[in-house]
Amino acid sequence: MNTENKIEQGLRGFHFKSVIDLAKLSMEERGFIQGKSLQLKLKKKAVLYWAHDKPKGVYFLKKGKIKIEQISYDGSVQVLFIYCAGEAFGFRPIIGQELQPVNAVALEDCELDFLPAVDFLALLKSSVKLSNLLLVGLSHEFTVLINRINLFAQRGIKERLAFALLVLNEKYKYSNSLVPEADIKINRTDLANYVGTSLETLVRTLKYFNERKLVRTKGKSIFIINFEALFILSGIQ
Amino acid sequence: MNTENKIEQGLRGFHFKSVIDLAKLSMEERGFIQGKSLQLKLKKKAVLYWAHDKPKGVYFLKKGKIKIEQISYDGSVQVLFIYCAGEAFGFRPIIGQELQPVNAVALEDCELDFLPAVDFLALLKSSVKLSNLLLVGLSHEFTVLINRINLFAQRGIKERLAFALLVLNEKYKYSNSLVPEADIKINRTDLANYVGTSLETLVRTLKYFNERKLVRTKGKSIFIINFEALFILSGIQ
DNA sequence: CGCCGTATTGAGCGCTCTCAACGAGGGTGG
DNA sequence: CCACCCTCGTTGAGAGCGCTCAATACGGCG
Repeated sequence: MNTENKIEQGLRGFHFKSVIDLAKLSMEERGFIQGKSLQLKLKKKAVLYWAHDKPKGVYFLKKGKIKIEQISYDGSVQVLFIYCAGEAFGFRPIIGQELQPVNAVALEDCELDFLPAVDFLALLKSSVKLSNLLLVGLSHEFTVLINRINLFAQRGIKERLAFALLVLNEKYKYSNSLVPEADIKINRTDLANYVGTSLETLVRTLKYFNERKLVRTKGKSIFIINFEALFILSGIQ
Repeated sequence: MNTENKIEQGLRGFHFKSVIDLAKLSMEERGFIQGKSLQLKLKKKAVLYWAHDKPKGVYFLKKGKIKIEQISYDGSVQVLFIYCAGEAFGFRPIIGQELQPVNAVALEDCELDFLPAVDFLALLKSSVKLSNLLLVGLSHEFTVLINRINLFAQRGIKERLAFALLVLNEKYKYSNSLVPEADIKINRTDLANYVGTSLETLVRTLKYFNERKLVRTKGKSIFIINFEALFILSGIQ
């Protein structure tokens, strides 16, 4: 097995693509979603929804990137996920009948389809296929989140950043080119909040990686040079 | 609203009882489970299953406590959950078609019902009610796990221990008596691994709580004295 | 009574945080 | 086009939290 596959394999338990994969639904179901959806456009930095909002519906991201973050009473911010084109989100609190636990903010200019909650629930009720898709997906996500708790509870900054970069590389891959080295274009504060550290410590750790030729930085962009070394460093095996 | 309710309310987004609540299933479904189940007994410290095992079935815990833990390549241990009587577990990797991501170990002598995977899947296929129960439950758990990631990523040991004790109090409550102050009987190493810290730091933090009359310790047992102070300290609001 | 596993205490170090200053780069208005 | 400003990124210094290693105390059991 080559390095690229080995890493993809290793990451499997540690991140997930959206649970609702449109490609796995029937033509009819896709048509229903299309018909009931509204088109939305968001400017960079625009807020799609806030924590404690009542969930309004499901969002299918067609273009751009959305960060999902949680802000504590003391102002500290944790970036939990970054969704990219092709992913759907916002449905879990609808199913669980709770309020949004997180904020959703556009990292770039975005285009999305919005399916109102009532239509989503109608679809879910009528489609055993969707229901099963969700069940399987959520079960897998459970594993991923457990692994992530472990990561945060047990690992230092270097390991967490190495891991974060590998996941972000998957997220940013192929959005512009076909090479495995994605152009990870993210500002330092968001990255720090994703890794769960301070801005300064993030910058220093990134510099450390840079000096050791694990990554290369250019402006906001980060390119991974040595995947295998990062993978080993992340210690997720 | 009194303090006890306020705390229970506040904890809602941060822990969960088992997703499969037998009380919510029909008589027929419960009968099916009864009929297909095997009775198991486990001695304290016995291992029910290991990470990387193929999941064999679903476990309904009738008596005792089970810890769910993950061990890293370097030997560090993270205790993720503690299940107590009335809870069911082990079904997620069956649904998600993956290997067990964790170990399950008896904290005390245990009695459980074991429903083989094939029977569980048959039941799931036939019961829309169970399927919905799982969907709602897993969606809620998603929120809980997100909140927990935040806790580990952003909070110090004092806050995490305060939180852990409140959750464990819920878990150990009413197992022997009717007072809200549960007898949290857990060894220091397991508690340290649950909080995500070293044994020594855990002991010191516990001593700090003790000196400030937040908790009272007696042998292995921990009793919470000042719920509200712990709740505020945990900073989960 | 002695032994073994568990709990507690002590000392010292290293990682990560905070506070503070400085630099770079992009956008705006003159 | 340039000067300025504002935001973001980088670097430095020092403090504190939490870890490791090591020694000591405790408690149940043979």
